[in-house]
Amino acid sequence: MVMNYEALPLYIQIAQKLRESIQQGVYQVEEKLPSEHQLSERFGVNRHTLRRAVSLLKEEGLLRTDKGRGIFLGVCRT
Amino acid sequence: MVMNYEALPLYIQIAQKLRESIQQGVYQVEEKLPSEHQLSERFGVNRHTLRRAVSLLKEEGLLRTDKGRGIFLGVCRT
Amino acid sequence: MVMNYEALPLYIQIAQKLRESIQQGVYQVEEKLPSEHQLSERFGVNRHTLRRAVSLLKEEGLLRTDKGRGIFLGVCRT
Amino acid sequence: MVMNYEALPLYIQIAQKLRESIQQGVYQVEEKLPSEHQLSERFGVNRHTLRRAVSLLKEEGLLRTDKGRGIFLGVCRT
DNA sequence: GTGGTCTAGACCACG
DNA sequence: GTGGTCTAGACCACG
Repeated sequence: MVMNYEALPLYIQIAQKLRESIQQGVYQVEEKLPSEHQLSERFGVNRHTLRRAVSLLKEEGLLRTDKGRGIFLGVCRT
Repeated sequence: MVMNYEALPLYIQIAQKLRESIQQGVYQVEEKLPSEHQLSERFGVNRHTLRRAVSLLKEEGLLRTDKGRGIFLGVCRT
Repeated sequence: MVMNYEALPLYIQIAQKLRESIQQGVYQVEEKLPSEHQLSERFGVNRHTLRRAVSLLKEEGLLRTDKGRGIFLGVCRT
Repeated sequence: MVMNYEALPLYIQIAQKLRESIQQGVYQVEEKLPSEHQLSERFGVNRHTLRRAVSLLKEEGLLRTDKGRGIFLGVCRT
């Protein structure tokens, strides 16, 4: 299916990039990802945008956030 | 009035649980409560979060802390 | 009465400095103070320590914090 | 000079051992030493004893403690 | 070995 | 980008 990724909302593009990184095994299960602050800088977006992207992946069960600790790769990643 | 207690900060939820224990007479007047360390483990939170809860009950006069000794049930509990 | 101010906790010393600034009219009523971040840098302490100092002045009614906005000089300052 | 180290107070013995480690270059300048807790376990003594030993080395200018951070090798070590 | 203070740095919720 | 909460773990001061 052909998609014009450029036209999609920024946070969905970021979510997709994160999703791909995860699927490519960039992060290990239960591994702590870089902080919101670092990820937002890395993608060159506002922290809010980054948080919306992370939020999507949390709903998908790919990620998990632990308050005061960080963002983690979810346990179940079928 | 409907309230979403789940959404309240952890330290307020814990303060409420401690308050109820006290009102139910779990601890005797002038009795030493478990230590901050033990209570924080019991509630599954960080010691600092537990301390914020205790701090609230100190303001209410329910609890009293003695440096180097422990947490005690306040003297006057009408 | 002689007191060893140096021995007082940092957050109490800082609260006193802020209190004096306010009483000297450094800030106007309803004026926004520098952010927690800026104040903590100015006093050379961690943000949490600065927050404890501000917390004391809030209890005294000198300051007021607006979530997401900042720290403000309290309305009534007779 | 002959000394009966065994007869010296424990904290002085510990201080001497730490002093020797430092002089042997075990720690780098400005390096963070293991925590009070770890050092006391390592020497098999109470934390109070360890603290008295560290205190001696602080007076000598060999060590410096930063509250909330740890024990550090002092800057000037002639 | 307890409570007290301080640092450090994370995510959260509100604009 | 602010203040709010939470975690983590250090040293301090009192017994």
